[in-house]
Amino acid sequence: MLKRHDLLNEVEAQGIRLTTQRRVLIETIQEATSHLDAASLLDLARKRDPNIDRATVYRTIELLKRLGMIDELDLMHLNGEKHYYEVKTQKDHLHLACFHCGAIEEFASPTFERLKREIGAKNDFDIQVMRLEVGGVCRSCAAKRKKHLQ
Amino acid sequence: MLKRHDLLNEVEAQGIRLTTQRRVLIETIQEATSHLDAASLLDLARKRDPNIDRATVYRTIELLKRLGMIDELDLMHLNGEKHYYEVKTQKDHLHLACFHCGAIEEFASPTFERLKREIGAKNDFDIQVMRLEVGGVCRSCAAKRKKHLQ
DNA sequence: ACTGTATTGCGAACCAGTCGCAACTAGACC
DNA sequence: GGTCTAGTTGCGACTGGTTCGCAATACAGT
Repeated sequence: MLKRHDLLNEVEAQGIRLTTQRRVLIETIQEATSHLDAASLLDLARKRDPNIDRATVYRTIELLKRLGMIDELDLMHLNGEKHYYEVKTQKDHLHLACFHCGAIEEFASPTFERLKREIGAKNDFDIQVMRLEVGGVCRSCAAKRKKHLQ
Repeated sequence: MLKRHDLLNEVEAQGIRLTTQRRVLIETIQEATSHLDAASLLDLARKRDPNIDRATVYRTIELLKRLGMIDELDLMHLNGEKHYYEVKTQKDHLHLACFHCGAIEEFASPTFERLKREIGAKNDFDIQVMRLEVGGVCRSCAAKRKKHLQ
């Protein structure tokens, strides 16, 4: 598992006002075991504090994104146009989305790191976010397909 | 400039019904000099044939995407949640989006190609689409910023 | 505890994209 | 060239995700 940032501490360290809602939302994102969209984040957060509003969810996401603490993903829009969020990890990684079963795999590699350095250097570009998403057919779906064709 | 596919020929070769609307839309995408979203594509296409409908634009985009002839981009959502489209090029390339001036740079590199092969091989994943977007501050905006701080 | 400012909840609004359905048309066959 | 029909289109209504304006509220500094 890739090491994640500790949101609550970092937000506090930035001198940002810590409201109950923000605390709850941040804890929810931090402890999530899968990629959350805004609606699921709202649902989960409401289990801890039922009075959280949709708008606050979006505003908090916006805040954390601006602070560079979470990343926004599309996951190839496998399920509509919504976005998914994850706590930024120490190392960048990419997402593989299977068009058949919807599984998401994560993948970090030195080549990806190297590409990042190269992009920054060659274009003289100050990289803040980097999002690599790959869509296709995963190992097990390819196997199933092959079987069916025989 | 990266070499683009010839959409009209390829669509025809696939035995897909070529309606006036599709022809116009395909020509418009093909000749576009910048990344088009659905609304701009509609506007441009209407200059050639005023009777094209929004729904047809979306349906044609869907078709070309399914055929793997165009790629869908977010361009870091610099201007809202809409999507942008571009004709697939021979070589994959990535997009650098500047959060300050909104400029989009394109970048192709052997390391990117290599990463693609590596992803396919290491995960045993059949790659159909690959989207790498980078957000940050471009060379000239960084220079301007530095100047202001002095 | 008091105060000022940032944040919240609410509901309405927004925007990109989708859908159902009747009318139309490309292109295959004669 | 005319006929036929499956595939495509235009229309308008709708959806789902996200944003906004504003009055009420709550954090953090004194």
